[in-house]
Amino acid sequence: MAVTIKEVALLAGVSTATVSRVIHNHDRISDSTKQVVRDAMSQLGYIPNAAASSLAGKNPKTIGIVLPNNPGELFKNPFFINAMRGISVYAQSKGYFLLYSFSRDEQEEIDFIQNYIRSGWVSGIILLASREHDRCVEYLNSVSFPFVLIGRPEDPQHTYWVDNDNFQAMYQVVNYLIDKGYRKIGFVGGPPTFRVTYDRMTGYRQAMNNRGFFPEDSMVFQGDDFSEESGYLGAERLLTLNGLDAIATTDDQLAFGVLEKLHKEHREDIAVTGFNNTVRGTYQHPGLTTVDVNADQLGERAAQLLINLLEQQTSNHQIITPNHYLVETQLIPRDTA
Amino acid sequence: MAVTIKEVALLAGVSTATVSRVIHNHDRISDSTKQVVRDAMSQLGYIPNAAASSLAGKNPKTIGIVLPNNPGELFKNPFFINAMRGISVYAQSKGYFLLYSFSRDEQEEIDFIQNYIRSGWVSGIILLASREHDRCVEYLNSVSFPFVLIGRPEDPQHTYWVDNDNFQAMYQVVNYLIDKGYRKIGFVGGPPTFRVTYDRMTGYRQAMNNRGFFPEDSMVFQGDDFSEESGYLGAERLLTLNGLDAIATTDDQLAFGVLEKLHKEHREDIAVTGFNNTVRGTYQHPGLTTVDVNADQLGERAAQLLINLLEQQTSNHQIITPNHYLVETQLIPRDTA
DNA sequence: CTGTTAGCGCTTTCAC
DNA sequence: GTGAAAGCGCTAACAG
Repeated sequence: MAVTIKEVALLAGVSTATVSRVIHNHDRISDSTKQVVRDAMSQLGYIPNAAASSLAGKNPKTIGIVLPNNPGELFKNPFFINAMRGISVYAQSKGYFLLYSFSRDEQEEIDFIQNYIRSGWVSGIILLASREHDRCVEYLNSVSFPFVLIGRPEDPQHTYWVDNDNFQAMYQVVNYLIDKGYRKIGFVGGPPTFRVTYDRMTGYRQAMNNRGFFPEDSMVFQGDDFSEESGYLGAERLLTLNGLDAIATTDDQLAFGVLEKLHKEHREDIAVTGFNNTVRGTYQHPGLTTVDVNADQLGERAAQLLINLLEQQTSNHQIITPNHYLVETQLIPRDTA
Repeated sequence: MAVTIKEVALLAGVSTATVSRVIHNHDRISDSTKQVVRDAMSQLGYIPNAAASSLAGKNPKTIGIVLPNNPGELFKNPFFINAMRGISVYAQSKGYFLLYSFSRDEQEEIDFIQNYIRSGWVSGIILLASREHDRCVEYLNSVSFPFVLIGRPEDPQHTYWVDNDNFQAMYQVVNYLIDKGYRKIGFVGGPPTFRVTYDRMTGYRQAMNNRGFFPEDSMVFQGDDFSEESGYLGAERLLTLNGLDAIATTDDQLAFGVLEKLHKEHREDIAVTGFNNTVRGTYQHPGLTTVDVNADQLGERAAQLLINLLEQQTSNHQIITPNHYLVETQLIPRDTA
């Protein structure tokens, strides 16, 4: 079958232990044997058996990725595939394998995580999408297994995570709207249990305040989910207000719902902004002004953070890595604002 | 750490060998011990260590997925994420793990496949996207490693594969157009090196012939790729023909290119159809008449085929499984036809 | 700096 | 039907 460490050792005229040491760049190895072993490895096309090295207590060099399974969302929002691609870019460059699974609900997410860990297959985990009181985070912490969250955690000090600067992103959107001459800007967000909703709402409020506007609570709507229906409801609510001239939403789907209601009421004069730069927003008319969250950057950074963390554990060089990255967003101006 | 087979054996009062036999439904095990062992397993929440079982020569219960990395395509076409989801649905239900990687080109695809196999990580491989003379297929055959192709192979007899019935799908499209009263229907396809192009073209020709139309070669255009640019070029070419009233394409991207050219020439009267039911086609105006290829069904079937194959290898029951599945497509009528 | 050896958790002959 | 024991390929003390 496949070529083993033994054959490499034989060809190089050393012991298997030495070969293993060369593979892992052990300190005390003479340059000459290093060279001999490397030659032997490439000559035989040796690839270490992941199962064996994992069994023997090594980093299996595999990352588990847990995805939510909202079929509609998955289909409409390129976020997930882009994040996965981003993860793969970094992980592959470091020789890591990637495991994924779609889960239907939180319980299944936890089941998968348990399987990942107990099976001994993965060295670390990347979680996509975070809610408050995330039981996955809780579980991973309780077994102190290395993981990185894409999204902002409850406890940002003691968790590894990457996210957009959602406060800043929405802050920019609102300033953009104000610069364009809009004044009475409403807010339509997703469920308040999501951290991202909170951050973007805070960005909204701060930006408004800084420019001298002080929106009452009636100008802020938070839906039960991120759906078009919620957006529609939000617009319905906000339209009861006088003089409204713009609506900033936290998600393209919400924005589409808002636009639908505005269309129905012939209030296309009201500006609308979304978030996530979904495909529909690109191609519908009018094009939706939105924010690109740079999903592949998020993925790449998440992988980087996790792999740094893992390699740090094994090596003794205590390089202090940051525990999070904030990824830039990009405002995409189109027709709706 | 995690609970091992030893602890289960201890609790059940049997040897580890017996536990192993129970796990794998070995024949000669008394029902009573089977029960005792099962109880012990669930009581301890035992999950077998995949690395160890794989090392000891068992099916690692892991499937490797090789994806092409055409960022634009990935972003615009929900095919890949849906196929991945489909694969996950079946694989997860059978307790299989899923490994994925994005590759930049054919060489990298082969590298990943080699890594997958040599590392001992995967029991089988699913390949997305197939071209003629696919070196991956060639390689996998040469080492006789189990794999399933999503797409039609060169040698359909001796390969495991799933695909749409592309002949039938395009046959339907053309009949639909003819039923709608269109007569002079042109064809714009992708590169002839792709099997899918060939099948759809054949479906087109057959349908035309059966209804008494015999398109000359000038009515058939095959681009260098599946891009909008190629579609644009194709339309340019076909528009030189007299009396053209419809263009059937093999891909939504091509169709968008065609539409662009038609728009420019004010020939919106010409009907256009696409393939793949991309998001843009849904939301643009006019909505694109297209064909949904049921990507998640394709993924699910591919996983089913591969897992059947793998389990068959280990068990002695020679269940004869089919070597391919044909997945239904669905015509989605919209404004452009 | 390098070799020897034990053992990771599981499967699998080979006995009984 | 079930247990004992060897070994999958690799790593990590422990020697030297």
